[in-house]
Amino acid sequence: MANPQRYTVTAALIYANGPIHIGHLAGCYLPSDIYVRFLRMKGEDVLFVSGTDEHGVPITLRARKEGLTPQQVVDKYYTVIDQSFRDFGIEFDIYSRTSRPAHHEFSSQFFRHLYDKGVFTEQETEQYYDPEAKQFLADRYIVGTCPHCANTNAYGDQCEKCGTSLSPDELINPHSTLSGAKPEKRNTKNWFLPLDQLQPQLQTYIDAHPEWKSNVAGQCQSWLKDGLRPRAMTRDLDWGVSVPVEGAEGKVLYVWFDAPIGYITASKEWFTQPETRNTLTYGGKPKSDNWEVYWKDENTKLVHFIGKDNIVFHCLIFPAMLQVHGGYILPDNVPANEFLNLAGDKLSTSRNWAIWLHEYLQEMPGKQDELRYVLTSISPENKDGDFTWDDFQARVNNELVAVFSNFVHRTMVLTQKNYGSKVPVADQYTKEDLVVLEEAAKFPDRIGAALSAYRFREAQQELMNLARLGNKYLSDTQPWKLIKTDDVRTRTILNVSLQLCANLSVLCMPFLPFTSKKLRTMLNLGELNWEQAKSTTLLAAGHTLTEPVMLFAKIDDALIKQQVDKLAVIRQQLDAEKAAAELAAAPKPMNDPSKIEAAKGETSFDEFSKMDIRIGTILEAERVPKSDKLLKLLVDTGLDKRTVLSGIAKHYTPEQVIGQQVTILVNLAPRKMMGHESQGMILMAENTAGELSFVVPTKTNVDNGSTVK
RNA sequence: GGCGAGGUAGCUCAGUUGGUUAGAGCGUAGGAUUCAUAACCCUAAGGUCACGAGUUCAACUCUCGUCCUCGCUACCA
Repeated sequence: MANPQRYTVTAALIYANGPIHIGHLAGCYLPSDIYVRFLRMKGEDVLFVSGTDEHGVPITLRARKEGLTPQQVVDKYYTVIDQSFRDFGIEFDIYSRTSRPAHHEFSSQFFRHLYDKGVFTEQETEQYYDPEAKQFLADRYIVGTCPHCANTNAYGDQCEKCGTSLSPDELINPHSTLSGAKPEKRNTKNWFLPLDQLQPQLQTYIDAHPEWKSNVAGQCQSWLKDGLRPRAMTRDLDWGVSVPVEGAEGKVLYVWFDAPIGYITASKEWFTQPETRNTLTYGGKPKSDNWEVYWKDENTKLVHFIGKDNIVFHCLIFPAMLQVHGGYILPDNVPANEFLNLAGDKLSTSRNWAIWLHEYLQEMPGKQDELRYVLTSISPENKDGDFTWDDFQARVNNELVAVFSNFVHRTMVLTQKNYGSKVPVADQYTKEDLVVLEEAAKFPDRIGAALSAYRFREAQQELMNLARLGNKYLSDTQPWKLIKTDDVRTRTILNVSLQLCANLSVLCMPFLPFTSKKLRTMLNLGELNWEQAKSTTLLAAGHTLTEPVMLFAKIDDALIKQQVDKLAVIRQQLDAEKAAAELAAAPKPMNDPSKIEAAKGETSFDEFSKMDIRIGTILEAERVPKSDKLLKLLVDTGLDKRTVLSGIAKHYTPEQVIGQQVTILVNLAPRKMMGHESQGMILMAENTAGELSFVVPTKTNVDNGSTVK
């Protein structure tokens, strides 16, 4: 959007089932905060909202685990997360939460509006049900033994030990976490958003935004190309927003339906009870007095900051909801970041592989801007990034301390020593001075252009370049020498240097808000706006400066070693757990007579005779790449040698089956799997524990091609 | 398997519509300097632009194929 009248900026609603770590900060909250601070300093009308997403299954699971109610869980983490944001200077206008009554009311209304318009389709599906607890079970509520690694605590959607994604059907000995009962399938009705029907208008919307980041646009096009499918917007669960429809008792809104509406609710909330979170920022509160202009006026630019895992919800599903509701503007941009790794491995809340913000602050008190700086400089804008403590130390010491802090300090100290901390007069600019001042005046636009284009890393680099310009200027002009021979000239040089410090104090505000404040205090400067940073005379001659302090301190090796060691301990634990899991995969589950499959209905001899079953021998076998269940076999059937794919890779290695005699159905219609054609089917016996075994003749003279009748 | 995003200097990353010697910061080496926490300033070394073909007078850039990383999504008769 070319010239928006105002901005609505959202930062992803964070899920309230744990504290917040550096990945969250780097991926979403830091870039959005920088963006918003910049806009506010430009004098733009901005509303910046975020909050916690407090519904959904994982919250209820966490509550059970900790012996709390879901509400107690989200209360706990809301407070922790909120404090972390305040501590790191993430300045939302409002930081709300989806468990508030106002949100329940509004998201409920939103749903009802769509319902009344006849948007939803009703569908009955089979879902797992706990007959003892008398409620439907989300996949996560079903645990059992993982068929892959024998972990007895695998969830119905995923085994956390080996990482395989599962469906409840695959679990061995599945049972409900609520009662321990065996889940059964029951029919239930839910309301679906017909994304398939909405696809054309979504396609138009996405196509209208070629300027989106390639990872975002690509992901959207990928979904569209696949063809969107109707998606259930309600769930059988008791934690969430009740579905406001008759016959929907015991159902709540799908968490991804109500969460994005949370942005709107939060916005509304600001206008009914404005909250003053702005303890540091200058410039800034939303200017309009009605929440609706931030969501319904087409001159409002709506921007969602999120991580890449949320792309589909913010670029397709939420826009679809807004479109069908009518009256709302759509996101103008969704600058989703990739992920940040920690020392080469994916951050993980559940595995404790993370740097938690509250812990960081305890161990590195007062070093918020250091972390902000480092995370922005490795911001995963285009590809996954990596955080290491060595890199953290290097960037702080060699850039923040050596370049930024040092330039300010040497300028301040020279002024203090020689001119009693009063800004000296600039008598007459030389060509050299003018070149520097002219160059410096370009920075606000240069940095601003990068920020407007969501290139935060580049913007911050430019900020450092201004400090570099200052350092070079000092080295070139050498005022510490000149003071002995040319006082007038020296005064001018220090005046110019101090002006650069003043400009820095303004331009560093979005990135380093705490430092900006310190620097302004040192310079005895009030709150200035972005355009003023183009000035070369922010500090008047004679203006009194305060005592110089170092803006940043070097981080010594001992402090870094502590952190590195701490991670090493966690990594050791994780490795040990992984090894134990692999070991646990060895023991075989026992057969369970109570789980023998029920008898099938009667068939006829004719029906059976259609099956051409033969004895064959496996000649070659290999794993099918990227499939964990399939082996690709070459089988001699006596009639021919053919390729057969068989889902036995979890039970046999390729080496084990070469030369193995098998029973094979040879007249089965060929079928393509994972890109290979399978011409037949190997018959296997399966016990109640899900173990497979070949079915073979007991005599040795039954050769390939022998029939089975 | 399908789809999407990546793979550029030891590290973190730029590289616009194909056009001379592929850039920045950090790290490394050398020099200069001493106001500043040995910081700053100057200079240099360092890259078969993942790999292989092709189009072109010319390819990091376009096309096709292969390999690797990450993500989404499936199959598992």
